[in-house]
Amino acid sequence: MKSRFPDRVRDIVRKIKKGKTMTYGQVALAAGHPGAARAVGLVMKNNYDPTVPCHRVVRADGKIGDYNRGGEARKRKLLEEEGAL
DNA sequence: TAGTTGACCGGAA
DNA sequence: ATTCCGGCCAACT
Repeated sequence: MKSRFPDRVRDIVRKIKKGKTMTYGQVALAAGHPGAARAVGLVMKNNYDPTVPCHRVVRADGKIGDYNRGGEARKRKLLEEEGAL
């Protein structure tokens, strides 16, 4: 099984339940690459797949983090709607 | 191959 | 609490 980093990250993020949030570091760890939080962010940025709720991935500081569409405002709103906030 | 960049993280000032 | 700095990893040029 030779899943590449971006593919695994997307799969993990897709598994995040509604109302749940994971930090980039947690996702990187789950992907088998501890410390690759930045790489996860790059993947999210390049990944526009709607099946991947990238808005459920937040920063470790508890901040919202960035987003490809609408920025933090959009991301925060989505989390509120799902009940993660 | 090497250098730069980026939706980050953690610790220090 | 906020701001600054270095470190980590993968992708792009």
